Amino acid sequence: MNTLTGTRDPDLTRERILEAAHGLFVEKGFAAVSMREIAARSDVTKSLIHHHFGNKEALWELVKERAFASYAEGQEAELHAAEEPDADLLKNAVIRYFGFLQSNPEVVRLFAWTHLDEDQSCGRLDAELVRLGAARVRQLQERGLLRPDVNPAHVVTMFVNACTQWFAARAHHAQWPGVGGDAEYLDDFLKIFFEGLMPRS
Amino acid sequence: MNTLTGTRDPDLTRERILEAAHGLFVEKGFAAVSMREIAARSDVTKSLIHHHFGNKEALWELVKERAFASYAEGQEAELHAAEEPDADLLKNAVIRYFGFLQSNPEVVRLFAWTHLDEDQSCGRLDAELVRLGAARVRQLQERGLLRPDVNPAHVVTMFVNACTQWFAARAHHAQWPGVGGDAEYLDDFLKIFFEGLMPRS
DNA sequence: TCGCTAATTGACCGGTCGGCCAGTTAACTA
DNA sequence: TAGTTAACTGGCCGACCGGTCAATTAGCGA
Repeated sequence: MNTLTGTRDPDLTRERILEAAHGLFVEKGFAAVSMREIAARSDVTKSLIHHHFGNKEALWELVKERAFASYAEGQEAELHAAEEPDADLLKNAVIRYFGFLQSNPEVVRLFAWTHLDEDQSCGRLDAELVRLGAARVRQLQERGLLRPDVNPAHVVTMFVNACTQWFAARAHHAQWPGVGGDAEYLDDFLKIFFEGLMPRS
Repeated sequence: MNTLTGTRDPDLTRERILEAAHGLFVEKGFAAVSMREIAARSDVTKSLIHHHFGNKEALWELVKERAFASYAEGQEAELHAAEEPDADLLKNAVIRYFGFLQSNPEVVRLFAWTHLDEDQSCGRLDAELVRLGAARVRQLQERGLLRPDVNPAHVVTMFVNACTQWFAARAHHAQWPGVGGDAEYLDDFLKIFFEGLMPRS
């Protein structure tokens, strides 16, 4: 199984198991995945998974933890990459986030599974992210570039929700008459969202 | 079990089973629920469930079908109840939909499970609903009460998404700094959404 | 090179799964 | 009231579940 070459690499083995588990959990959810499936996909004995990770729940928690940590890390990097905040920057952040979910559908699914579990572990990691995003929105408000009478955290939550649910319920919306593709939806959202955020005299 | 009184009522029995199955599936998802659990909760033999519904998948499909039909029916009734469309009416529709999900959290969960299944059955039922909603938005656009340069179907999709994801990811947002309760979020959403939908000269 | 540690294996455990089937029993109909 | 139908039951099946354990084996430091 694992030692066809006769050589051992426990780190690589752990990585292979985590990768297989990640794929299966994202696809089918915790309950519908068996340890035997994970073992088969990672070409490892079921006992070896228990040896490395303890039990199924611990493996699931670790898979989530890693995925969300990598997500938060990547998003924080993108947030810091953009230097000076102006109104365009927020728009670009929305576009970037939308594109990120578009090319990382497993993130959307993992969040959905986690929410159905009523698991709150995901919220701790990106709380800092939201804090940073909200702070930028507040800066824009103070400069008079965005309307000041809305909660900055809600502004962030709103576009995150709009993007996430668009991809989570994609198959659902696809059957609705008149609903366009990703680009058209994003375009209309940006129009309404940013017009609605403009300061009024 | 079912016949403590010595009397039989197959319709009531079917209803009891469906109700128990609905509750368990909504709570834990298809894979994590066993036929034995459903049998126990509905105070019926496992064999009887198979007798009435065939197998687990068929029961799950029926549960979803009924729930979505009842959802679509209720929403359509509410949509028709409001007579003449004006700008306030759309706002009231959003408020009503938000309130509906707030007091019917099982609808949110059922949609989420269905989306993760990549099941498209839910979309067929409410397509008509969206068509009606979009038609009303188009009316408002033609009367100059809403900006004309956005897809009406996207307007509907957008507020449905905003409401749905708010409740789906409630436990998640709750850990974000500065995010308020239901009322505050809805308030800020309405501000931005309807200001963004206003026609400009 | 010897011995220790940890990676890895396959067999096995008790328990639960969905589904089936041969019965019993209540209601309906002729 | 006799006979048919369908609701309902309990027991059973093979398959699979997560987890354990003793044995084997590879790597590594003394």
